[in-house]
Amino acid sequence: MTVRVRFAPSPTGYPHIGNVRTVVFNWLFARQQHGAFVLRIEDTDQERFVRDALRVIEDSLQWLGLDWDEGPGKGGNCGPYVQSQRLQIYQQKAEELVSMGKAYRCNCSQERLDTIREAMRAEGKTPMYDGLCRDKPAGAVSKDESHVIRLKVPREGITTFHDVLRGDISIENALLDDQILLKSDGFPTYHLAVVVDDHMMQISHVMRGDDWIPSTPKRILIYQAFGWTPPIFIHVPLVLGADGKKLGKRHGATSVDEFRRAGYLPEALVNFLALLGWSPGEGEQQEIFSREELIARFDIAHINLAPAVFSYDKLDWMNGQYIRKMGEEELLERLIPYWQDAGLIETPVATETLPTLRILVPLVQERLTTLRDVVALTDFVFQEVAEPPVEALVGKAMTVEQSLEAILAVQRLLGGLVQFAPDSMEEPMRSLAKELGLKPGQLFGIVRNAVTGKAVSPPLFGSIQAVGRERTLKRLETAEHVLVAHIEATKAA
RNA sequence: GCCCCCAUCGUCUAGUCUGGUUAGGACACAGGCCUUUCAAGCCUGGUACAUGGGUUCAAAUCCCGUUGGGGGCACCA
Repeated sequence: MTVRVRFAPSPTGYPHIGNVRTVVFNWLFARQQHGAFVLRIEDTDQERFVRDALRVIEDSLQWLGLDWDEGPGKGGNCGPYVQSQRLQIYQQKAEELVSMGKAYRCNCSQERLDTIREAMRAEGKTPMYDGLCRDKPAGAVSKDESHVIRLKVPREGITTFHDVLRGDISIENALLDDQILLKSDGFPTYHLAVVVDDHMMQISHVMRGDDWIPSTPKRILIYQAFGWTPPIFIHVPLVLGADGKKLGKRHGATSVDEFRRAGYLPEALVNFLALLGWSPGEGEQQEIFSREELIARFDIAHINLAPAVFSYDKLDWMNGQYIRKMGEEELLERLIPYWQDAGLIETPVATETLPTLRILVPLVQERLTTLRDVVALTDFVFQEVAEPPVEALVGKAMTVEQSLEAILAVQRLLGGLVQFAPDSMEEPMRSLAKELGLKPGQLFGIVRNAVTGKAVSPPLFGSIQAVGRERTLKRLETAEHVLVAHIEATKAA
């Protein structure tokens, strides 16, 4: 069998990480089976349509490297792949069901529906349509008046479908509503459109969140009404937020685009998502998998059934792992947009800025959790730093006078260096510390505060080199003034 | 309320199908080493089979109940 799977988002919002995890599963499966991964846009809800959602969906998939074989921008033999361009198909199919007696027209008003639902809820029953129009003679509701088309769900019996992971799942038909297939605006509902499209697009496997399980029997009935064979169903567990609820808009940064902006690498995100609800099993202890390894090893049988809580801790760790094993040139390329977005460097990058960036990359590589972390880590190189408070310039167990002496000595040392590079700084600085009767850490600490404006920074000598001789000396001078001012103020008091 | 699904460390999970393990790994956490800060890296440690009944020589594993969690019940997808 040719494997054909699809991702069928609705352009009512941006793709969030829970859905994307399921997309990853589909994509891996398609690639492994040399099948097709189809992107289909389910824009049948006119009211909730979000203008740029389609673009963001495409961008997000592209950024993640989850390429589609058929769909918007790609074409294919089963198009169009946007449901709003397939309205005649759905209308025709709905009419077919009406003429076969499997569906009927209903002109009940919204108010009536609300009323009966409320009444049923009050009785403690599942709210559903009472079937008023179902029992009317054919033609009682005119084709020309405003109406919907509903499926005539059998009143008795049980509908069963097979799920690859859970086996057979059954529900009593009496519990199923006479679902609407075609809305009064001529658009299909999800249930009709998805069945028609999955069938016409020859989708072989439907892999999606298990929140769809309860509505699957409805769709089975539609397949049966048409006399079609349903696809193979694989319901995968949902991704939950830290609060244990289905991941959604209320969980903060959950859209793919936000992960990109936050500085996560697409390859790390894909790796992480693949392992959220799936594992290679068989005692495998590897955690970092290349895209090729994931494609080769993914298997449906090892998908876990319990929902998974999305936690940033492991993603952060994994992102760091990817950053650390990256080549320096590549990391540089990837970091540049973050420096630019923060306004620390020019766009495009000036030629004279590059050497500074090249100094910084190896210094930050093992200190980054996300790419964006580079901003806070290196901002002192690109912008002026605030005048440090005197406490920051006086090391532990040191006097202010000692600090001043040290700062002055460092000024002389760095000012006189022939090569302004870490290798030329380290030994003299260590000797200097010894001469001053200080531990290296004491000396380096106050110099760090003076030059970077931070108590915590990338390695000191590389940082000094990146700041440059002139600005380093200027910052040391500022530190000198702070110390002198403090000494004089103390004397005066 | 009704229906459906699920249940191993705090989190992601291996092990469950085909009963016999000191219940393994990763993240996080704690301690240590390294060290110019912070990281990274290395070492060590604690923490889990929801619960009650079966079946069996033997149950995380098979069966039933309970509890807990999640999801679904639209002219939304």
